[in-house]
Amino acid sequence: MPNYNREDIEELAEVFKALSNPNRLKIYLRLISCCKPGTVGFIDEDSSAYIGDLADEVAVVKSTVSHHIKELKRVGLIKTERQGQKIACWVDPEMVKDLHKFFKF
Amino acid sequence: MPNYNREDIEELAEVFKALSNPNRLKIYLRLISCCKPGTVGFIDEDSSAYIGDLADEVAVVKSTVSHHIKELKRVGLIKTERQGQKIACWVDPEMVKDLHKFFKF
DNA sequence: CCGAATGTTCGAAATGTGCCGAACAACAAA
DNA sequence: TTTGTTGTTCGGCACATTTCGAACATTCGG
Repeated sequence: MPNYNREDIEELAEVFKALSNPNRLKIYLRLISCCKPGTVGFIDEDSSAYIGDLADEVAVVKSTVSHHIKELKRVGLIKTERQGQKIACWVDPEMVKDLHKFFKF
Repeated sequence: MPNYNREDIEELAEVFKALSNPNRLKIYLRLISCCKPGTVGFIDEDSSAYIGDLADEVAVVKSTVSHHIKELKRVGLIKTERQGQKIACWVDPEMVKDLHKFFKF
């Protein structure tokens, strides 16, 4: 038996649940592809990661994207920051590091 | 944008969904903890991984465990093999390797 | 063949999820 | 302040998930 307690397991399960919806997974992949590890910015300024852009690319309405972003944020996979009218999103490298370790066989 | 097509994304999402249920995650962790990579057996013979044992440990009835095992198997996370009356389960190291790579930041 | 042990399938109930559109809120520019 | 842009919240519908218990299937031992 591994050294995970009930809370650890439930928390982990929530992270996987966040990635278990194809549209949320697309959002995650989109953010991973444009954001540098350890930074709050983007690799290049043209590569934006705002809610509206994500809605266009994932092809769901913005209210749904808003929900998805909220969920990804809740479980710790992404961070957000208001930049004027828009809200920027990026992946939290710490969580990704944890997941990487989790699947170390 | 990363080089994942729609099918890749949906398949990946299904793997995460399989791990998104706390009881299925417990089963996965239980199997990871007792099975050697690349093998079809167990680290030690006492460390069994049969449906009935899993039901006891995870504290759900065997019919539910049976469903969970079926799902984990469907998405490629585990393999099973009948051994007499019992059915042995183990984690497929290939899938774990893929997931490990997926979270390489 | 029979009985015991083990796992699967089925039906059903409760709960959760994903999505949309409409209304609302925050911000910027004029 | 007014207008346009962007994102959030709410209500609601359709559908999926989780779990259980009962009935069925498979296998081994005698």
